[in-house]
Amino acid sequence: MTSAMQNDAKVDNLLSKPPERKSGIAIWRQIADSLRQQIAAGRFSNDDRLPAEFALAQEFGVNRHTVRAALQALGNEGVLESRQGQGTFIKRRRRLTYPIARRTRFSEGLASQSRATRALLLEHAIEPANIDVAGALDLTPGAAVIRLETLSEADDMALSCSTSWFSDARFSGIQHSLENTGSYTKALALHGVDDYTRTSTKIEAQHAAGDDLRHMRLSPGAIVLVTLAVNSDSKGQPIQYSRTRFAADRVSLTIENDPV
Amino acid sequence: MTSAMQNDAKVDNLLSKPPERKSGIAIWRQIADSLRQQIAAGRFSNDDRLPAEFALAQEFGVNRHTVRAALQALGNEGVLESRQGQGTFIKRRRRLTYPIARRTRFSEGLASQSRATRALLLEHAIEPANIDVAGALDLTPGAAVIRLETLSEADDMALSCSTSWFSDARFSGIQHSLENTGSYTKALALHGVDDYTRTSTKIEAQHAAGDDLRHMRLSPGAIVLVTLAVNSDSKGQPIQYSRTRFAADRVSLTIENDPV
DNA sequence: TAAATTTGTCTATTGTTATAGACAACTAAA
DNA sequence: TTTAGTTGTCTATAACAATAGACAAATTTA
Repeated sequence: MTSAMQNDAKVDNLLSKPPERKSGIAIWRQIADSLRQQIAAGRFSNDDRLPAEFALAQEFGVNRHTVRAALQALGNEGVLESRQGQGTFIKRRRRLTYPIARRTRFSEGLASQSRATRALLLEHAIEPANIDVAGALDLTPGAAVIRLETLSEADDMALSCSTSWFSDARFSGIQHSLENTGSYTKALALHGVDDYTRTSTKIEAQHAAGDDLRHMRLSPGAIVLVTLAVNSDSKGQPIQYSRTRFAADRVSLTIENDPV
Repeated sequence: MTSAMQNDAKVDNLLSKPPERKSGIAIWRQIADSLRQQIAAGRFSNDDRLPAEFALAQEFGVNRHTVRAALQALGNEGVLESRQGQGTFIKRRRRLTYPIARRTRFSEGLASQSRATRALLLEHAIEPANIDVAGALDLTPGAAVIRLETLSEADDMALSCSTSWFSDARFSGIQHSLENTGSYTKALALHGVDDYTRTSTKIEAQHAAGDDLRHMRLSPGAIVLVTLAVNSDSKGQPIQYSRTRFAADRVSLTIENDPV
């Protein structure tokens, strides 16, 4: 199932709308957001070349320079590439789908859509569990937990930043296992967890902030899908609590249920 | 499970960060976004009063007038209310959780969290199915489908705008059933569907656009969680395809799986 | 009542964003 | 080679956003 609404009568959410002024969002950014979304939704799919800057300016009802600012922002994100004398071309169109299911595995879920996925360890620390982490992991607040900050990539495209918590008592040193294997599943296997299941997922969306902007090369105002997830071992004991921020213009989440 | 990270060492994503300039997003809007999120995450939970404008200005490192612009925007959204001589107060803090499961029902899922939920019919039309709709509903492209535009509310707070498609051959006149009952489940029951299940859900996030801004009283730049969902009857036949835009600062989506 | 605190409104100034026009630099096609 | 079409760069101006200061209006506290 792909994103609907294309070539439909009710396309307000996809087609170029006149940008709003005095909205607190610069027009060039509104245009960048609109183009990014249209590209992900499959517009300009005949060839990879965008209309000329002047044509886009007319379409959005703005000056050519304003469109240029939008194209420059999308160029910095790695979505577009402008070539003098030739035009502006789409560099990255695809939006990966990340399946959420009882058996959710980062690499496996994306394996069919990309060549190489990996989790890069950015930072790790041992800290006392706050009330939320303790609740999710079934520990007492204040118990020592390992916090891992990771950046996940598929085919050299940054997809998500994740914060994970593990009980230090049970998974001491797991940061080394993750660093060596680049995979949570393999790291957990090294600590005696042969199988685990996703028992709970909460999904929110917000603006990207802080280090995430830098790590995923997002521009301010970009959106992240936030999942708050609990993984449990085969006995039902929660082993991992994570807060993952997915770049919303590169990933969509899917949930499949068997009928009846 | 509530949103984690509060009072944690790694709170970059929630605490007030110095707003970025030249980002194409006005500082007052960055502050409004930050405050909206902090309110939803439970800051200012001791009482419902925000720090004074001057104190907020110092916290964000900006002028008082800039903070005022942010507060005014949040006032228009119905999140805050300022009273001269007294202060600025939180009007709406809560974020509802919308469970996605095999049996997903709009009203039932929210019933325990709100007093009254209803779906308002905004618009309806009979149109030929485009390729996406036809694929989802297992019809041939061009077959007549009924498109319904609805606005869903809980306790007089707009939660989501939804576009739904039904086969006209099977569900002719369903718009009247929905209008009379205010519930998809009841409307479907009137057309012979005793039970149905959610077979597929895709989740994306994007900026609110078009009529959604007006219907849900969102400001430009606000985020919507988009679900593309297929519901099927007890025989596995798809009966409803929908594209729902949830106001991301009012709703989070949850998925529960039984362990093992 | 008086003082302190808070939001509301006004004026003025500066920095950023958007528009406008002109022309250079580069590419591809006639 | 010439022409048309494209992006890149420059200058200048107008509209909007942010800062700064002052004071009014309303409320609460001493």
